[in-house]
Amino acid sequence: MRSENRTAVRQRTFTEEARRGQIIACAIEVLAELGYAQTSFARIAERLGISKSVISYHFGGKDELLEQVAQAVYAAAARYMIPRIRAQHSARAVLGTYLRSNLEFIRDHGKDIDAVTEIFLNVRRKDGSRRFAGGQAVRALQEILRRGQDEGAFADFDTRTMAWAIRNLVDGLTRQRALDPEFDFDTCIDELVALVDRATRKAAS
Amino acid sequence: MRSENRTAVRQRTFTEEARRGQIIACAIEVLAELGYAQTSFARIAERLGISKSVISYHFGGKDELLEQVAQAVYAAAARYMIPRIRAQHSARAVLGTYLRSNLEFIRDHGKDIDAVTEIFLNVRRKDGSRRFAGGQAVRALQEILRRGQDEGAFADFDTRTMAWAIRNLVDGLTRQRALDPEFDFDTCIDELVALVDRATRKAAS
Amino acid sequence: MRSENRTAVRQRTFTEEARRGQIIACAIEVLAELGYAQTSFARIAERLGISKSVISYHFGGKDELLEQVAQAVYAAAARYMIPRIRAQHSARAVLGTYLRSNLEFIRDHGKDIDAVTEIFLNVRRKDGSRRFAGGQAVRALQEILRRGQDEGAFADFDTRTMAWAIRNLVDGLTRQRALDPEFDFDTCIDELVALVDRATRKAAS
Amino acid sequence: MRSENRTAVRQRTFTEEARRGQIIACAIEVLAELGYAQTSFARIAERLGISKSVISYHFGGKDELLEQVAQAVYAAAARYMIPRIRAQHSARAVLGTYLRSNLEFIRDHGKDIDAVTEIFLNVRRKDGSRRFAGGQAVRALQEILRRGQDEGAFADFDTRTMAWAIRNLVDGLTRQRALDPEFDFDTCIDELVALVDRATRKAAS
DNA sequence: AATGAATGAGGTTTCATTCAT
DNA sequence: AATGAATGAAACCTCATTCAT
Repeated sequence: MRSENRTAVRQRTFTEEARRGQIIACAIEVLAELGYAQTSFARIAERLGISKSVISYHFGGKDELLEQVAQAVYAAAARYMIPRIRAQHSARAVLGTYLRSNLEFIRDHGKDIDAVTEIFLNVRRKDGSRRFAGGQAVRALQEILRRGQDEGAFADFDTRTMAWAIRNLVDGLTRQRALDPEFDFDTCIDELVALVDRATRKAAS
Repeated sequence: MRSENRTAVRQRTFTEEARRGQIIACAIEVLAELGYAQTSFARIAERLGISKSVISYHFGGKDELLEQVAQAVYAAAARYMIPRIRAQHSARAVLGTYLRSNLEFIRDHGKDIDAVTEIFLNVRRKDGSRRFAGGQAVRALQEILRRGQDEGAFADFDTRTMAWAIRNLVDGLTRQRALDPEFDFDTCIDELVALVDRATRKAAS
Repeated sequence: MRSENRTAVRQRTFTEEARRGQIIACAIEVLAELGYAQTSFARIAERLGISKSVISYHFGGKDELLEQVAQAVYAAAARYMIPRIRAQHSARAVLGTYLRSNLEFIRDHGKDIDAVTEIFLNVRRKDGSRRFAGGQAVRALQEILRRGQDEGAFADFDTRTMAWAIRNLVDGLTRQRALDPEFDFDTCIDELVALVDRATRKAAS
Repeated sequence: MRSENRTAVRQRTFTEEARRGQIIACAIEVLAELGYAQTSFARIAERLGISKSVISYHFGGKDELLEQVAQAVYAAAARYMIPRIRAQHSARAVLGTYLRSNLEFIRDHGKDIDAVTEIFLNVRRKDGSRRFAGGQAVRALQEILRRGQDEGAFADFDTRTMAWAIRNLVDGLTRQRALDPEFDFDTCIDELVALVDRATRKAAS
C-alpha cells in the first residue's frame, strides 16, 4: 500500500485519512506529555488500542510520522494566522497581528507546540545534524520587518537580529508557561506585543 | 568502588577523577553533536576506546552521568561569572555584568551549553515530567532586578516577567548560533546588553 | 500485542496460545534442569530455537512468565485433584484422597513440581521478601481437618500443626526423590497415606 | 596469595581468619535476607564497607565462599549437637537428643539455616546438577535408627524411610517458621520429639 | 592485606520494522 | 485496511573476575 503509484502521490481514502489523523493526534499527545525519547510506536498504539503495525502501515516509518506531525501543526498555525495577517495593511499592524496571532495560537495549542518543539529539537539525521532547522519562520518575520522599513513604518534596526530576538521571545514563552506557576498568558501577550511595538517603532520626532 | 561508604561522599582518587572528567567531557561532545536520544554509554565508550562498563563503574547509571555533566557545566559557568559579578557594586553594573559574562560563557562554551540543553529538555521522570526544571536561574536574575529596584536603579517593571524575558533572550542565542549562518556572537552580546540596559533603565527625567 | 485493551483480558489467538504453551513448557524444563538462577530468556529461547524477544513479546517480562508457569502447574494439579476429592464424602476419605492425589500428581509431574519449587523459593520482591508465600495450601488442608473433627471423624489434634506436618511430609518427597537413589514413589505414597491415617485417627475405644 | 603452597593448606594469619569470618557472616546475612539470586560480591562488600576484590582475594571465587558458608554453619551445628548426643547412651535417648538439639539449633540460628538452605537449593554445577546433595544427614540419622533396632529399642520400621520422614519434618520447620505467623517453635519441638518417639517406639506388649 | 580500575559476558527490556495473512 | 507474530539491534545494568600497585 505504501507503494506510491509511479512518482505520483497516491489518493488516500477517507478511512485512511481518518486513521492518519487519529494517529497524528495521539502522537502529539504522547510527545507533549512524555517527551521525544519516550515516544514510541508502542506507546502510541497502546493509547489508541491498536496494533503497532498499523502505524508502520500508515506512515512507513518513524521519521515520516514525526514529519507529518510537524506539518499538521504548521498547517493549523497557518490556517489560524494567515487570514488574520492578510486582513491587515499597514506594516505595523501586520507585525502586531503576526505576533499576536502567533502567541494566541501558542496559548491555545500548548500540546501541539510542545510536540513540535520535541520534534524540532530531537529529530536528527544520522550524522547528528538537526533535521528540522526552522530558519523559515525567522525569514518570514524578517521579510515583514524589511517591508515595514521600506514603507518607513519602522526604525532602522538590523532586521535579522530583530527577527531573531522576537522569535526567541516568542519561543521562550512555552518554557516559561511550563515552569512558571504564576504565568499568565494573556497578560504576557499584551506585554510582548507592546514591547515589540516599542522596540520597532520609529523614534518620535 | 561505587560502594560509597555509608552515605558519605567517598574520597576520589586522582585516577578516578581523571577518568570521570574524561568521560564527562566525552559525554558533552556526544550530546552536543548527536543529541540526547543518540547519546549512549556505548557511543561514549566507543569514542574513548574503553569498555561500556567503565562508565557504569564510575557513574553507576545514566542518570548520574547526565547529572554530573549538568553540574560540571554549571560549576564552570559559576566559576566564570561569579567573580566578575562580585567585582561590581551598582545594581546596573551587576545586571550588565551578569548578562555579559553569561553571554560570554555561552559564546566560549558552545558544546557545553548544547549538552546541558539536551539534558534539560530531555531528561524526564517516569511520569513524563522534566527532571531539571531550571527555574533557579530565573530566580537569581529576578533577585538582581529586585535589589536594583529597591536601590532606585531600575524602572518599575514586573521583575518576574522581565527576568523571564531576559532569560529567553539569552537562551535563544544558542539556537540562533546553530541556525543562523551569519550569526556574530560579539555583536549580539553588545546589542543584547544595550537592549536590556535600555529596557530596565529608569525613564530619563 | 502485549497492549492489552483496557485492563480487560485480551482474547488470545490459537497461535499465541500455542506459543505461550510452548514457552511455558520450555521454561519448566529449564527451571527443573538448571535451576532458577540459570533460567533466562536467552536459555529458553535458545532451546526453542527462537529469538529472545519472542518471549518478551508474549510475556512482557520475566515475572509474568514465571507467574504463568506457576499458575499453569497449579491449574493442572487442581484439574487432577479436585474431581477425585469431590467424589469422596466421609472426612477421612477426603483427607486420604487429597493426600493420595496430591502425591500422585507429584509423582507424575516431577519436572513441573521442581519448576514451581524453584519459583516459590527464589522469586522475591525488591525488599527481599518472597513473592509467592504458599500458605494457601496449608489453609485448605487445615479446613479439611477441621471439618473432619466437627464430624467426629478425627482425633482432637491441633489442626494447624497437623496441617503443616502433613505439608512438610508431602513437600519433602520431592527432595527425597531427587537425592535418594533407592526411592520408590509408590511404596512411599502408600506408607504416607497410612501414616497420616493413623496419625489423625480417633483412638480406638 | 591464594596460591596454596604445594598441595598443603596454607597457614592462615589471624587477620586473614578474621576477615574471612567477617565476610562469611555477612554473606549469611545477605543470603538469608535477600536470597541466593540477589547475593553478590558487590552486595556483601557494600554492607561491609570494603571493596569487592577483598572477597575475591580471600575466597578466590563465589563457589568457594558459599562452600565455606555451608561448612561454617555445619561446623557450628556439629559443635552444638555432638556433645549433647555423646552424653546419651540408650538408643532412644540418642534419637531424642539428636532431634531436640537439631531443632534447638535451627530455632537459635534461623539466619544461618536460611542461608545454607539457599545454598543447598541453588548452587549447581555447570551441567545443572546440585552441588550440595545433603544425603549425609539422612545417612547419619539412619545409622542411629539402625543401631537402635539392633538393640531392640525401636520398632521394626524401614530405617531409610523413617530417616527421610524425620528429616522432612525437621527441614520443613524452617519454611513453617517463615510463613506461619502463629508459629511457636518451642511447642513444636516438644510435639515433634513426642511424635517421633511414638512413631519409632516398640508397640507395647 | 587490600584496593582501585577495568573488563567482558550475560541479563532483561524496548524499539522500529517486516511479512504473511 | 489491519493485525499478529517475529526479529535483531541496541539500550542500561550487574556480575565475577583479573591485575597492577
